[in-house]
Amino acid sequence: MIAVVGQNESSTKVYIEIVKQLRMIIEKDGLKPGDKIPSERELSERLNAGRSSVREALRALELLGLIETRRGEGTFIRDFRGNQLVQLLSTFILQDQKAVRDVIETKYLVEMDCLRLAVLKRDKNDFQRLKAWVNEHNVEDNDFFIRIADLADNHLIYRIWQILVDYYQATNREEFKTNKEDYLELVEFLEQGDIDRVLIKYRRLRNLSYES
Amino acid sequence: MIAVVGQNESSTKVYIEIVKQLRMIIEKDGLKPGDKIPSERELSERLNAGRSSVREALRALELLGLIETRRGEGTFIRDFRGNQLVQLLSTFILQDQKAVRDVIETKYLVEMDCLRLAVLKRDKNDFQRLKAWVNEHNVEDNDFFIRIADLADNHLIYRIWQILVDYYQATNREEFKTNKEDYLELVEFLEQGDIDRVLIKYRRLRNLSYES
DNA sequence: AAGAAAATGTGGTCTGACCACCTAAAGACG
DNA sequence: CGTCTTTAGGTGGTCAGACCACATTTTCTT
Repeated sequence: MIAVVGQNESSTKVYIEIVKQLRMIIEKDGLKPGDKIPSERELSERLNAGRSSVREALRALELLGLIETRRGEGTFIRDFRGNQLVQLLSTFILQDQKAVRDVIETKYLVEMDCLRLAVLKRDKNDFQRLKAWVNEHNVEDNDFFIRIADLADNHLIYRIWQILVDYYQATNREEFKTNKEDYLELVEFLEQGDIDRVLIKYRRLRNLSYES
Repeated sequence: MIAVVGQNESSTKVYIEIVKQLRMIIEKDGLKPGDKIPSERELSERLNAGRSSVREALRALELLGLIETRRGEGTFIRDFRGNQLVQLLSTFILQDQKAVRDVIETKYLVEMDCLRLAVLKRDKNDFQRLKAWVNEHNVEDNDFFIRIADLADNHLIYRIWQILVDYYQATNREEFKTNKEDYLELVEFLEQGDIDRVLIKYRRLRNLSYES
């Protein structure tokens, strides 16, 4: 019983390997969001793999929102957003009440973190611009916090927040009414750098007593 | 030019449909983590789809860590952990220094959030147990904060933290030495419910000046 | 009864074949 | 010449069938 010298690459699944290779191709060719990546058939040849294996890799990346496929056109790189992912994960995860509570709680925590970061990293000018924006627009809660998350200058936590928002909306909660004055006041405190007042105001905005 | 009545199911990709069907099968059969799901060939028949389409769905779920496949045995449900996901995403995301800084910053923020939640939700007894554990073991930083995240009683933020730890370790940073006394002191403040001192102590533990 | 061998079931992978769709080149027509 | 139509080629979407590698179960031998 002679040990067979496996030609398979040390048990690493092909589609995982393809994902890595693909990442290298993207880097080497300097491809950016919106650009087209090689076709499935071409990748299949270049990487010495079956087209089905290439597809498994692409489907996985698609589910993660890293690429986008358009039938008849090709496959394109995409800026990471957890679209399909969240939608599918939510049906797997948001099953009990506890999970829903966790989503809400976490969303609030992250939003408060963003407020803290904004105060730390930004100056009066940034907040005055925000104030002007609030005055000029019909403020939606998400739009407002998108700007807060942006001011936090941390792409990762911004992504996390986006995902939480998606989860949050997947729970189909009733919207609560928003007053422009509340947001203005919040920005006012941000401008003053008074993080304590900011958070107090935030809790009031969310109708939180003391929790979280 | 007569409109063709497509037999394709309203443009929804088959593999996405399979994921949903699979979710229903799991629910209907009451399958739990560790249980085996039907084989690829059986799913292919039951769902009237090609095996390759079934595989695309399974690979996507595998990448998300929702299932685990064992060659020669079958496919099994798994408790959600972002294993492969993180590993792959990290190679896509952790490309520049800014991204790395964001990971670290976010990890710290989440850890502080967990500390806040722990103070809010827990009582002296819980922290005394934690104190005993610290005394009895050679405390690793991650193990300590696993317990903190657990005390925060929020599964979602716990998952987020896990992912952040994975990212963090993917950056290959040098470990910093941990003193048992520091953790004890931290728990002491937790027990007293003094969140301000807790956070100050935490920052010192992480060698943070004021940031975050 | 114990061990060895065969049969069975499962995931892993490749190949080839269609289909539906999009785009661009080639042709037809005014 | 310019515009419209037609055509051809490329691309993703899907399926069917065929192997392989591996693990378990069954059957057969000793």
